[in-house]
Amino acid sequence: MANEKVTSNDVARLAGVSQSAVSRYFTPGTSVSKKTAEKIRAAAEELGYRPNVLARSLITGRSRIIGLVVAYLENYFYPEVVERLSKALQDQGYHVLVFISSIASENVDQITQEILDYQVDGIVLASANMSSELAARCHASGVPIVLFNRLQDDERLSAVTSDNRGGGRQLAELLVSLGHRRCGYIAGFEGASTQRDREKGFREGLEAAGLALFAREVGNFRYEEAQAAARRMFAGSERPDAVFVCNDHMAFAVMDVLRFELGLRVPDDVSVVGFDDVPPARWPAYDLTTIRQNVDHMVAETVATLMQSIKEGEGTARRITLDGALVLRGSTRAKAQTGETR
Amino acid sequence: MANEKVTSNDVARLAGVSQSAVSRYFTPGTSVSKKTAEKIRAAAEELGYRPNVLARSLITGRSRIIGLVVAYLENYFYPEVVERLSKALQDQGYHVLVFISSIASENVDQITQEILDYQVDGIVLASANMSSELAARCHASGVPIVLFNRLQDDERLSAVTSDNRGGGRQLAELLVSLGHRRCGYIAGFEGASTQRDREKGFREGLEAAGLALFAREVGNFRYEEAQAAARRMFAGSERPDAVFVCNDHMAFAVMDVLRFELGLRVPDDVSVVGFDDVPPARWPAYDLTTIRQNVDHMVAETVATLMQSIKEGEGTARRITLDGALVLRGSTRAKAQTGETR
DNA sequence: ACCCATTTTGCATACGTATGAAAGGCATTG
DNA sequence: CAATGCCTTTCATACGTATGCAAAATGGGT
Repeated sequence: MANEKVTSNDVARLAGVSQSAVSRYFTPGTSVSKKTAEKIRAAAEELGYRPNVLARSLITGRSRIIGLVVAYLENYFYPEVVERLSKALQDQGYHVLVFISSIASENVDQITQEILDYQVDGIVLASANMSSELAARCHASGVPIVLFNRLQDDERLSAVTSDNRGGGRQLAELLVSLGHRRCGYIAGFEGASTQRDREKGFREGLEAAGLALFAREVGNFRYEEAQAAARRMFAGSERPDAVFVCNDHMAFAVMDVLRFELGLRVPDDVSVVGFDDVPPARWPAYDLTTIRQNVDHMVAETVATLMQSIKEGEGTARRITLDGALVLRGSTRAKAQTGETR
Repeated sequence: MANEKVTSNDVARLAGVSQSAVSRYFTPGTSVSKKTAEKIRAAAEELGYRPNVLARSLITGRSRIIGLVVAYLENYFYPEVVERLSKALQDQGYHVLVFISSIASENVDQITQEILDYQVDGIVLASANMSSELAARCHASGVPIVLFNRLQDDERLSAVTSDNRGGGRQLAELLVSLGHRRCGYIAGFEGASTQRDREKGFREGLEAAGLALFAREVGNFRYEEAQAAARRMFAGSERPDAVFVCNDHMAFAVMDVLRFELGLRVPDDVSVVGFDDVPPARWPAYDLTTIRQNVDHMVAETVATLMQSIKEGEGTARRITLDGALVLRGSTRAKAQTGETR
């Protein structure tokens, strides 16, 4: 009922050694003699002693906590990130303190302040962007920051992303090669770099084939808004024959509208492509052609960046861009036919 | 670049007051005069001072950290839990330290040890179960534990669950009322209380109508294993005409197999029902009849239990069971027809 | 102007640990 | 046997904050 906090002093007393000896026993990289080590081990075991990480942090200046800011887990790309990142950091002896930022995301600065209050050793921003003022403060405090799946102008911030622009271009080339000429685009949240880069690449790919966007709507990365966007895009008589939706999550919404509200067949009437390759993309109900973001690889680079910055102090920012692989599935028509579709 | 840690002493010096005054200014419930408050505010602002939560914890014995253990975020019920729980706790000034336990889950004890090292004020177990030995240790340390969406024999553990048994029974009654007589069941991980309770309720519901399970397979809460289970269940010539899948996540897998591998129509050939009401359940591609677990309600009760235990010390364990609502959708046939289907 | 009640302030200490410096132990070497 | 060196151990202190206690200051009432 009451708390029976066991401290290193209790262990020391029972083992008949000093508190420092106990501390040394539990600190990797230090040495104690076989004899006292055994005494300490036994005493610690008997009392159920484990070092207090918080008190340790106070001395070492390292909390072994990484702050993770993420906006919405509704897009199933992020749960995967949370899981993999958390596991990868656990393997390094770190743990993840989660902060959910409202999508409004104007409170990201406030949230990041709260994170800093915990003396985290690093921060991963997997959602909205932070003010460069705050970035400066983190830099001043020596807390490394890694942007995950987004970029920001501030040159001092490290970032890990996929090649969104290249991915967008690949998708454009694919649709063009399949004979599509009326390609629509459903955008994510306009403030996001992923959105901008994917759209830019897609437009470039179309232009290379002498085409321009046939239609464009905004879905803000939300399922419901993407549904509405799809309804608007297909309201007129001149419909697109292919749609690139800025991420898989919204692509599911678009496919659902096309099939179940408008009675269109995918891919026979309209091809749909997405971005991310979240698990449902390979479920037969959607079977979505998309660009795979290699989460494991992204996580590994993120952890490596963090560990390096923590150990050696943050040198110059690392900006890592990983290639995404085109995954061909059933939401795009098969190659063969290549003529006009009108 | 180097870290310029600002402490309460720095602020005190600049403001021309004592360190205690600064501490008091930042501690709710204490009082300082208008005049010094203003001096401190100004000095703190100038230096960018914020109290060190970790140092504070050392004194107060409260870290304002809640440990959350979760096994797999692949089932989209849990991302929702993480998001809502984290938000709700943020509102209370607490934050969530995430621990991912392998599904093997024999390392839950080890993980919980790591959690305790962080001096957490409470623990939420949203996945596997812990040994009662460890539960005893937590109890001894005065760290409250809440089981989320699962039960365990140990009477000292608080738990928040839905009425899984009642939900299972409701689904049985629904299927029976729709005229189904050959009801199959696809189980989750056998060690989970949710699995056991849902199956028990389902069987009871069938028995009340003089029926027994027509078929049973195990999917272990995994998409792929659920697919395999569905294939086995529908391999013979005597097929079920309805299936209760222990959670939505697996139900999607089952529907995909039925429709896209076996060419069966849902609900015309087979009715499918699930449990949880995760977001994809209401997407038109699945449109799944299910039992809704009210995550917000569950989270609220979890937070309330934690806060009470933290404040007043854990009294007797609270075991809260919330009703789940039946959500009728298109994966079950419409009422009308009530006769034999054979 | 004085006194008492109340609020505000500072001093000192404690929380649980890590770590540099000093002291002790032991064996090896000349 | 004394001297030297290395490995262990202890001592003392620091990390950044909260808080009981005593001292000081404030304010109100007569």
